[in-house]
Amino acid sequence: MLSANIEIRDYLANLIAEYNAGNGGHFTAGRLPSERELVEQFSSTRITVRDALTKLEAEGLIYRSNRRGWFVAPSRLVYDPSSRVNFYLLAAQQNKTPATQLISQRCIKGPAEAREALGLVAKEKVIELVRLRSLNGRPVLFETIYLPEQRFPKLNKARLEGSLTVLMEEEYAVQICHEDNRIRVSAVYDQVAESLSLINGAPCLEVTRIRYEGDRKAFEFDKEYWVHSAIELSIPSK
Amino acid sequence: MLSANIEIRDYLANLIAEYNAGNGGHFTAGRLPSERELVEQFSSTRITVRDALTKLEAEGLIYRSNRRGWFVAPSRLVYDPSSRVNFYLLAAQQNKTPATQLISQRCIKGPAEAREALGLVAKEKVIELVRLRSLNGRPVLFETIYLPEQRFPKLNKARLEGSLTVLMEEEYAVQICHEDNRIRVSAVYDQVAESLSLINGAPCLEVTRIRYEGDRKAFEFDKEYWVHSAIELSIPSK
DNA sequence: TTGTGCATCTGGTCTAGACCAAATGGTTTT
DNA sequence: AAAACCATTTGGTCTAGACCAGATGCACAA
Repeated sequence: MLSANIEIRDYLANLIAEYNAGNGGHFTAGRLPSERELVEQFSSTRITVRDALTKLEAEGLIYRSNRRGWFVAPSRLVYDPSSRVNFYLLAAQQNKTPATQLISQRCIKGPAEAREALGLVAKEKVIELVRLRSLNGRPVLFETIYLPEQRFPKLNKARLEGSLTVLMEEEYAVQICHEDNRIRVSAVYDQVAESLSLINGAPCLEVTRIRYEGDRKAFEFDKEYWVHSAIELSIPSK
Repeated sequence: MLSANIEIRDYLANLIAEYNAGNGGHFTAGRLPSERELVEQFSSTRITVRDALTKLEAEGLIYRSNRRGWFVAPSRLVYDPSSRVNFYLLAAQQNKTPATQLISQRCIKGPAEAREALGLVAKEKVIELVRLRSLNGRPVLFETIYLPEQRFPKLNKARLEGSLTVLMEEEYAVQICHEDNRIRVSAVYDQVAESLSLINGAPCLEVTRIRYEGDRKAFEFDKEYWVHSAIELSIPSK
């Protein structure tokens, strides 16, 4: 005996599979019926319908855009965090249109986690860059980047929406020697959630990265929050 | 203005942080108050309380054991999927007690995904091993392993609960040449959910792995479902 | 043509319950 | 001592609504 929410999930999962396969013109522009329409269709309640939708969201088959509706998730971006292919190139290789928006830029003391990773002492400050990256107009990545101020004086503001890796190589002669990525499933809140059109507490993939220069000195600390349905990690063996 | 469920989340998140820091004896054996107790404490409803608990679960701060209650999540196992350290060693290094249970062993045709990865043709079969792995008595990993029958005749049943990597090396002279890991956030259902004491649709980390031998021939296809709060991936650069 | 205001639609949050099924632990029986 | 039974507790699922707030599109005014 299936519970009602699983029945609704399975029904929608089938429609989504057909839609993704190109068969069946369910959904206009990938938009699912509204919750209230589904309630009528299944003679159920919004609690139950939302249970089903939340499960599909957890699986990454659909995503929500805050107060706008539920949408079929496009194919995932396959991403190897240990490769240093930049975001634009990666997206282009997979036939997606990338965009980057610089949300804020500050010179601050910074959080303990970043200071520690970068080995800062006393009054040394960090440059904090907050960026939002999109694929085909859908925000998928909220990232905060911390750079030691002393290592990167006079950052070229005009280039902060492009590839930082390229900027660093060209203007600061950075040679990446090593990097460490930590990946966990987590949840987003407040500014991160709003920027990604997610609700408070929505699941996400959190990537914490430390990059080291030729002499093994940390020069970059990143915190990335990925919309989980937008990404799949590919990790080849060493 | 905070919504009620966020208020409850924040309250519990604080208690959990103190509990994890060793200060404050809230929670007996890591068990949170029952949902109905929280309803009384906050003059709220179970819907709202469960919203808060679900958010904490998404963050990996707590986990649920089906129909038993909510528990503070122990520290995560840090796991590098591209390293070949086996589960027992890994757990021991991090002061956790591992255990493995063989759930089933069959010789079958197998799913298309596995057959394709292993390059099987016609009537070639696979050996399917289903295992459940625990840390300190808590199930954290449900894995299904597919091996080409022809490559691994007469599997030593007695050793199927130990390290397969070691078994393969010692009894079949396997030399891993390369491996590919795919990682995504997904959800568990049915047997997987039950085995992990999770509910249908609970989020998880799904790892799909293909291992190749010296001559670049695939000899193993794995599907792993990790309780997401139990794990953190560590991925060093190449 | 451009901007403004408003009605409408959408999901977000919440109330106040109900009944079910699995897990648990204590009690009784064998 | 072991097994069977049972009452209790827990979360799992669901009903039938309510009101709120942001997003959207349309009509109207500047």
